[in-house]
Amino acid sequence: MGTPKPLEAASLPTLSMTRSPSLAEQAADAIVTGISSGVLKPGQRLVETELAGMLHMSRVPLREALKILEAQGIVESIPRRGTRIAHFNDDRVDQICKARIALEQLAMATSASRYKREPSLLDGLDRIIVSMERAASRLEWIDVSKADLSFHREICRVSENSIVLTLWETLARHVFIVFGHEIRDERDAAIMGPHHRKIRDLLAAGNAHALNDEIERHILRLRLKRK
Amino acid sequence: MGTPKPLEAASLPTLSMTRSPSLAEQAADAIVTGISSGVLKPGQRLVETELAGMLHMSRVPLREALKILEAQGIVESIPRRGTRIAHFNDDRVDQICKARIALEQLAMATSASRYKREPSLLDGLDRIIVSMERAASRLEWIDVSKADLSFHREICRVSENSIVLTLWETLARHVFIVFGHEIRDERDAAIMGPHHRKIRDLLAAGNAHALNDEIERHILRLRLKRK
DNA sequence: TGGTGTATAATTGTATACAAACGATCGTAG
DNA sequence: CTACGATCGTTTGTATACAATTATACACCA
Repeated sequence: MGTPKPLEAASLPTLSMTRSPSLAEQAADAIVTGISSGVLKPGQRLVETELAGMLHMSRVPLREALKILEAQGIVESIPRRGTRIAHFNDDRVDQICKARIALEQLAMATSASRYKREPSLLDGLDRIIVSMERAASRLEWIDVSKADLSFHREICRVSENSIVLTLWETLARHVFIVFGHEIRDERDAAIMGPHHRKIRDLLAAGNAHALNDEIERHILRLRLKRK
Repeated sequence: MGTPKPLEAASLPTLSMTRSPSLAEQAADAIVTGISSGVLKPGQRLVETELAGMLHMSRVPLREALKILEAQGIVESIPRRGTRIAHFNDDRVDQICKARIALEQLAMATSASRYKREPSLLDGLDRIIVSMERAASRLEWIDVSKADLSFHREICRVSENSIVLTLWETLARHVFIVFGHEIRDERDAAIMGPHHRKIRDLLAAGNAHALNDEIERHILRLRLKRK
């Protein structure tokens, strides 16, 4: 141990082995996607047996998924009285935006200095923007949303603050659901790329003040256009 | 329905029926307490069978607890390769503090206006401060920590931002663990009450700027005195 | 001697089965 | 007719059991 280590390390960017996520994680994602797409409705009661059947799994991994979502505030459960999907009214969207601003401003503040030191890290953002534009041009809004969240997740990752990343994962699920309830058209598709590119450029420049302003605008834009 | 409603409503402050938390929640709390007290060590591998035995329950609720803690970043798990307790080095404590400042400043900003409108809400904080001082006078640090976290949770609750409250619950577990690794003595006990009373007074006055400063100092104080 | 392949043990992932608690419905007494 | 109480069905909480994957140790071959 120690001799054959540098044989080919760092030959590829990351070479990440995405170990297939557990059934519980898959179920949690499926439920969130279901809420986002409107198949599952806010306030709806979730019966474990039914859901397990829908997702072709037994109750055990499904319950694990519900526990995850409960910890993240997506569903609310009262012991021995069942689980319901949380409500997503205008107030809550407001709250989500506020929390997002606070969290992302922190992530930006930390990551900006790192992006300035290591400009190669910007490649990660560029790749995501490209895939976002591709999805937007096809009006595939679910993929656009996922790319959007990936963009901000990448910034949290670069900030090297694991707590911020953890909190973001929770918040991202809420944002994804809000995205799903938005109405979007070709004009929205056209601005997705430029908007994120502007944030990318500000990160590259390291202009802290402008970043804070831009992020706030970027996030609050959502609050205006809801069903 | 409707006639016998006001028979004795509002006779007690809340009269909250704390439905016994599920075994999963109990297990999650127990694990966090174990990390905080040093029984479980950062980086340690958690074998499901062993832990379930220690906590006198089967693997199913224990696994639910691990999923919760994984979503909160307390433990890290690789599918089919087990679960480990996250590391809590100085860097991470730094990250926790930064996230705490961002989150609590948001909570304070929202709750301050409400405390000014409804001063009776301050009673909740006062009660917690009293119990905190009582625990501090006996040097029962675990109870002090719990009261401390309750104090800040109460502020998040009053801010009426459920997302902030959800994120706080996650962060609070990290903070609780950090508290556990602190060394505290009689001098610390003496300042617990006054420190929190100052925050309470600033909330009552609604001085936003002073609040932000005070919160930052209050939180960063921890970073100085660690093992 | 270093590396590769295989067998075994340990651990996690999932499913099934049972027990307990809750809500609702119906019946009965005042 | 109303209020209380019991019974039943549904749903959740938990335990046990089995399947699948992985790590480790050891033998074998270049």
